[in-house]
Amino acid sequence: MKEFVKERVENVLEELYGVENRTFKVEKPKDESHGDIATNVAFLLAKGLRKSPVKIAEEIAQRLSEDKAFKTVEAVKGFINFRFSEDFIKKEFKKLLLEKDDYFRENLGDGLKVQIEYVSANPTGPLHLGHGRGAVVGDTLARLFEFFNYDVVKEYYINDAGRQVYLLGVSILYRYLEGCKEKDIEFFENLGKTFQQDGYRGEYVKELAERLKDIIGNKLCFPKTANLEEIRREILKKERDIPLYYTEKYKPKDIIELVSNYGLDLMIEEIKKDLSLINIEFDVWFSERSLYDDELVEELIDLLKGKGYIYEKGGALWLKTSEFGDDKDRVVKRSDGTYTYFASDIAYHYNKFKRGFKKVIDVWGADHHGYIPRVKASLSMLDIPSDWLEILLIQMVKLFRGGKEVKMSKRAGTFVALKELLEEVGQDAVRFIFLTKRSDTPLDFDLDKAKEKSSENPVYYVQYAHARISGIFREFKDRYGNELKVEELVEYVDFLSEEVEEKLMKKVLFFKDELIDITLKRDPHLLTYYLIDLAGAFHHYYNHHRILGMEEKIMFSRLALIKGIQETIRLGLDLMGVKAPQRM
RNA sequence: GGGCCCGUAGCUCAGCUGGAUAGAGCAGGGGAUUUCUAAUCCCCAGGUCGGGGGUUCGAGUCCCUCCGGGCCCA
Repeated sequence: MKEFVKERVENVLEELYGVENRTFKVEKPKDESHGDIATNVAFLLAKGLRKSPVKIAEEIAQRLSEDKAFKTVEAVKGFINFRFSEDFIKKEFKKLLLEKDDYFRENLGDGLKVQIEYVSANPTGPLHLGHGRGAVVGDTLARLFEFFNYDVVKEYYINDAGRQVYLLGVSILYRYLEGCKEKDIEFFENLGKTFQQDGYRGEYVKELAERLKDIIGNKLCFPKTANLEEIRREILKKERDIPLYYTEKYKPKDIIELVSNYGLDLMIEEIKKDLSLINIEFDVWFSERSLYDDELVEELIDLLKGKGYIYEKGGALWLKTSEFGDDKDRVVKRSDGTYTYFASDIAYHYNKFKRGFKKVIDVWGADHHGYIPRVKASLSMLDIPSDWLEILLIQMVKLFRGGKEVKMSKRAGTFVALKELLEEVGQDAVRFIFLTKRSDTPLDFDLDKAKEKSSENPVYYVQYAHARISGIFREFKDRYGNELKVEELVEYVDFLSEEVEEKLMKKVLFFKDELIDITLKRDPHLLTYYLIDLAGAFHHYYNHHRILGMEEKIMFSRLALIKGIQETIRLGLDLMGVKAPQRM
């Protein structure tokens, strides 16, 4: 709708003043009395044309009021207010009924290759609330991009290299040894020191250890004398429920590595399961370790060296990120010869670039925001344009029960897992509520409210609108014995005569503008606001208008109207990954 | 100490590439069902947009500063 008006205005500018200008704004005024669409174009032209905005607005309005698409075009204090004609709205609404989702589609992306990387939680523990929020935001964005014809790849980066994974192995092995009646005490105690300091203490580690024990029995109670290869083969043979990527691929050099690899396999499977509970599936699981295996990290460091951005200090290799806006230079290779996370991160992003993505969106926890300047700096060094990588920050989720905060702490192992939340609240409510607030501000998640099945809970409010409409069509079939096709209804749109009905049609038609806005601004939370608004408008209408049993023209016209509303709600919910139920 | 985010109605939040009289939900009170789902609807209220200054024809929106809260880094 906006684009439609904008084009008309541009034509007039050309005609009247011979100027080209696309910088003016076309928007929905807050106040309905200012019409369906308004533009500030006159203000922007005033200077160049040496005329008052009021005068310009009048001239443009005058010219455009001949257009049949508009009922009125008014110049008010320099603004130009447009009101669509009834005919135009009905024509568009019919189009929408016939084209369905395609009506809202627009070729924004033109097949542009886009990667969205999200969640990417360390595979050392189950997903918690914050990950869930990032997952929903990233996934919804991906759906929006797909809708607008971007070629989207959803990717999860697995931090499967480095100390955290080592610590996972330590923790599992420690718990495993705890359960050995006879064991290598010295080994156990040494391991205990690391465990006490940095180990993972969640219950889930004990479960992983038990699973290991189920498979190999007590064969690891004396780790030093254990036959690693034999045990590995036994795991491969007996573990049948999950794919064993790491255990299979990597021959361990010590016991901890073996347990780490098996732990990784278990954890990643866990994470996939958690994600499937919230209706999320990734296209690519990208392994950090593969960057080392394929020597991409080394290659990258050499490349940067060649460009003169790397120097040695204190035995370590530093990257001159401060030359590109970072506070200071960063270590990429430590003096002990190991690479930092930063090094593999650069290699990873460089790899994304080489894979041909024209745009990359990273969804990160807000606690990583300090990391942005160095990553951006490194990309500049590689001559990658600065708008190639967009980073969206997701703020924390705080959980409230009975008005009190449920505290989370990963260290102590008392965090709230996403899985528990999903079990308690349900997938739809969780997804919806995660999108009720702008993602870069903290979210308070009220468990009691989320579970309530009433108007308190916007999820059900919106879903109920959809289900109600389904109910009306069900009832129609019961009474009149036949299923209705949209095609039969379309022509009846002409019989809609009330102002509310016109308003409803407009609200639905504007969803396209809304979707485009949401996508370009990467603001998926606005979807919920739109849907709540539309659902509210429908519920209001429903309570004041009878549909079935009315005179035929009226009945069918109203059925056409609510069909359009239903399709729109369904599409909106689809894009959020929330179900649109037929009945509730 | 440096950086980032936030501060809008009693509560939870929209609105932020400047635009016309600042919005919604909840909480409180009152009402609506012989009817296609009451998980619904209708009526009643509330604001120094954290304070101050600046830019502008116009500031909740941009800039500066202060206050308060959160996070990251040192």
